Amino acid sequence: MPELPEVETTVRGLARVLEGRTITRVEARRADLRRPFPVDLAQALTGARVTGLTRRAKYGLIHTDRDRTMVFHLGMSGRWRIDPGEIGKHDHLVIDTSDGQTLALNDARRFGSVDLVDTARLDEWPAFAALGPEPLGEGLTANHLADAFANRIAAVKLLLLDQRIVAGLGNIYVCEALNRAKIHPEREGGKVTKASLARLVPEIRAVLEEAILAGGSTLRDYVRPDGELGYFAKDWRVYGREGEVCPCGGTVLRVPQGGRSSFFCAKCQK
DNA sequence: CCCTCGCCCTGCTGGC
DNA sequence: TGCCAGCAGGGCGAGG
Repeated sequence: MPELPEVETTVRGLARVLEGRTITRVEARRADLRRPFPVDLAQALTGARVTGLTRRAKYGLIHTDRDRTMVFHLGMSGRWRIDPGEIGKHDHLVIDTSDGQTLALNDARRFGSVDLVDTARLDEWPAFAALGPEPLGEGLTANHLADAFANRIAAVKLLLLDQRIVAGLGNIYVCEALNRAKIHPEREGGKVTKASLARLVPEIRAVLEEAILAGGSTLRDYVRPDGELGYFAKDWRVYGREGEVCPCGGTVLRVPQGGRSSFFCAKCQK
């Protein structure tokens, strides 16, 4: 499913076909995804010129010369299809551009979202207001995590999924980063040593950067905007590998945490 | 504030 | 072959 590297890859792919172009047509083929589409979505975007694309946490931002920014979240199964040919039943939003291209936001499980946010107040948008630092930015440090984890009894795994602590980490890359840093996912946040946090921060960055370089991971339904599959999934060391061998020689285990699966190695993750 | 849990949604998988 | 329960899980709201 799309996590930060997949959103980053998507944003880069969309930038190639959207930047500098004018949106000539917007068709919402249903009224909502997880939330209603803005009622004036088509009106607000038709005729707008795309000035650039960026990413914040797991959100993609399409900036235009209008006063609102289109913000999308891919949820669990969202993907943009470029020049899809035939429009399918899960292509919920279709955009045509001035140079004759068509983009379709496809989202079978409809956990995604599309919003229009006042560009001058992007940071105040509710979904953005409380976000923690970007994991690939300067704000993520061992000190930041130590402060955020202090006196917390919740498992380190769950704290890393809290977007207010770090913005953009999801289940896959938290599992991978904890394995690389040799930290047990069930360890109490407040009891993770400073030395462990100092190992963790560069491993978070490394696994995300490697996944971006690989073009994004794939489970079964992630496709890059240009239709190519991401190739990082084969490089997962623990995620989805219950019963297989960890690089240290131990066995990968699966435990439920917060209603979802954590994968880890009890031999090297303490 | 902290923590847990359930809901949203559909497609795929495994068991019978 | 078909049916159905279980699973995938980010974000968000409710409740303890």
